[in-house]
Amino acid sequence: VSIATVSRVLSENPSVRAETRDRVLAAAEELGWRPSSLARSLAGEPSGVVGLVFPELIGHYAAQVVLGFEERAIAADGSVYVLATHGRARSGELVRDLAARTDGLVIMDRTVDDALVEELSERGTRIVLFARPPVGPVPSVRAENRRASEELASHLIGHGHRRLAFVGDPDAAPDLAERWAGFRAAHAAAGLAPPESPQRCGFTQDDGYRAASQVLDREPRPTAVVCATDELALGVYWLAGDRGLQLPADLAVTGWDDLAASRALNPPLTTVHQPIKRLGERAADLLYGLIDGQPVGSEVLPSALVIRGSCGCRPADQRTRENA
Amino acid sequence: VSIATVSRVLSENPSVRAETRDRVLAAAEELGWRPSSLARSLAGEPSGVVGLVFPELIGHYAAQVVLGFEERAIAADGSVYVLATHGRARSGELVRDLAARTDGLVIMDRTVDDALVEELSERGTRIVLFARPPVGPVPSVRAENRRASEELASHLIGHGHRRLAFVGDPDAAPDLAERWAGFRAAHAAAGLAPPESPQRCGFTQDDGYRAASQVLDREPRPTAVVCATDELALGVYWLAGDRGLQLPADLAVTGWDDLAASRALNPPLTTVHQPIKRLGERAADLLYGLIDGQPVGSEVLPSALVIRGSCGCRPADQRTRENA
DNA sequence: TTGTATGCGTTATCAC
DNA sequence: GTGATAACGCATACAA
Repeated sequence: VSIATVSRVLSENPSVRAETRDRVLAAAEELGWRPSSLARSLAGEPSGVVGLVFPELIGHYAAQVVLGFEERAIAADGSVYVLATHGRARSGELVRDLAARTDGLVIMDRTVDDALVEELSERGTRIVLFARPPVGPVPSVRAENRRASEELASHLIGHGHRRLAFVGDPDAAPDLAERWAGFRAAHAAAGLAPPESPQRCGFTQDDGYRAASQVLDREPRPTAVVCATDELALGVYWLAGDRGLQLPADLAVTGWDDLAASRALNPPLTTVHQPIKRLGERAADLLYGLIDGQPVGSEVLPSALVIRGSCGCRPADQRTRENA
Repeated sequence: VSIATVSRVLSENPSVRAETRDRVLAAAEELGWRPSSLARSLAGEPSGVVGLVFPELIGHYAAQVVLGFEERAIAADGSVYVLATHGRARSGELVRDLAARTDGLVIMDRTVDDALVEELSERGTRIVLFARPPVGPVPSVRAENRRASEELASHLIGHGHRRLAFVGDPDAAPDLAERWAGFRAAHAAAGLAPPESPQRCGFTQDDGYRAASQVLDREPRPTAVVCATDELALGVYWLAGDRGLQLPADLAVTGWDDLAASRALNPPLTTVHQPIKRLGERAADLLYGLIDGQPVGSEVLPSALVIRGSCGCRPADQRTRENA
């Protein structure tokens, strides 16, 4: 056999005689030989792998983002490695490693700080930021949050509510910070004083349950609870059930994300729909664009209010399946 | 400065003078130099990264497995790359690549066929199989399925049901195949003829809705529906609501997984609890054990029936939160 | 069309 | 203690 002709065979270099190529392929088959993607990467070749950096992999949101992204990855015949940082102190190192092992990265909200984003970008890592503003020349994909949040809170104020509570931690993610900002802006626009602080909590139903419990112990008691996610709103529904509160008469509730389960609740949950899967798709489009050397810009996808019964409205669709 | 002394500095080799070490470290800091994990791996060093191969990343099950695994990974100061194959034809190549870029793999159910498992294993890849029987010397972690499924179906038969339907595709995963086998075994034990075939479908609520619709059109109509997962059972609840059927009087329903939402349903869902997160933890323990060169064996973790109202029972906990 | 030589960034085995 | 040097497995420019 030969030596570096093998490389040509694998890169489908046309300047190899068919007979030689077949001989190499046959030998490879016989010896069970496989090219080392590691060595390939070391030699500077692209690997066809991209990385997704998430805070964690729990819930509908992360799942849909990954799904949308992978749909495009499959079309691009590429592989996707998903890394969850779980807020580890060492996560910077892990992300650096992932960058070294892939052709590009999608970085979700605050998993990586601006300094590291810039450093990686300057070292040549293709990066698309997600659910977070752009950093210098590094583009981002995110949903519109602030205006939809302001509309939502204004809608509740329009129902006559004067004491609204916000459940969720604005410091947990840029998206939540913008929802909190929109919530406050609605108060300002109506000449109302917003609550001094949000009811900070995590992301699970249980967190929502506990946060609601604290919110309802405030004096004077809020008449409406704006939740940062549908998941949290589900916890509020539970607590309301335990305390014998009628929704929305005794308490209005809103969410964010428009989970499939949310319209089946009683009353159906008023929420904000964001195109989660499409956000993942667009992130993929941008990242693969960057890898192909195309210029790409940041994107902000629209969100839309979904008014149902839990805010006090009684729309026609309340008791029927919307997508039957 | 020097040349390969740098390597000693990074591997914390004691045979370096403190002064030299500091000089190297200072220079590295100044130049923003970082060791290449790629080259390290090429030289045969472990990377501290392990890979998880899933069919997809949707739903509570995958999320909990990943969570349990990563808890251990964090303790081991390691990184986890999650790859979803989505049933791609090329997924074998993707898994090979992942194996080359990591210290070990967890392979979920049918994402990788036996032949490739054996090939990778023989080439030195540390592998732990998940929700699937062992392959030769390659160990696996899974939950008990068959017996719990037989118990569940027997319980329904004990309620007087004679026409049970099974919703879910036994060919989709080994776990489901065992649940179907247990379902049939219960019929055999009771001297009943099981349905000839399961009502095959996917994994979403909508799949459950459609499957239930087909099941209820059978003649004679089944009086109980055994769902392969809680998610599918939720779809059955929806359809029952649409058709005005009372649960469990008109139709008994059971699930599998014990989702948080399942006990809040009306009636609360009878299901089977499997220790999903712990399965993930054990997979991590086994894989890190293999990497450390320890001998490890396969594990089968117990599952437990959770009898609630949807099978026809009226246990005391029916209308209260179990974990309040 | 094919073989030769060099580089990619480490680790490890020798010398010094 | 520290500096050369040979792998590790590939790509690639250049020579034949």
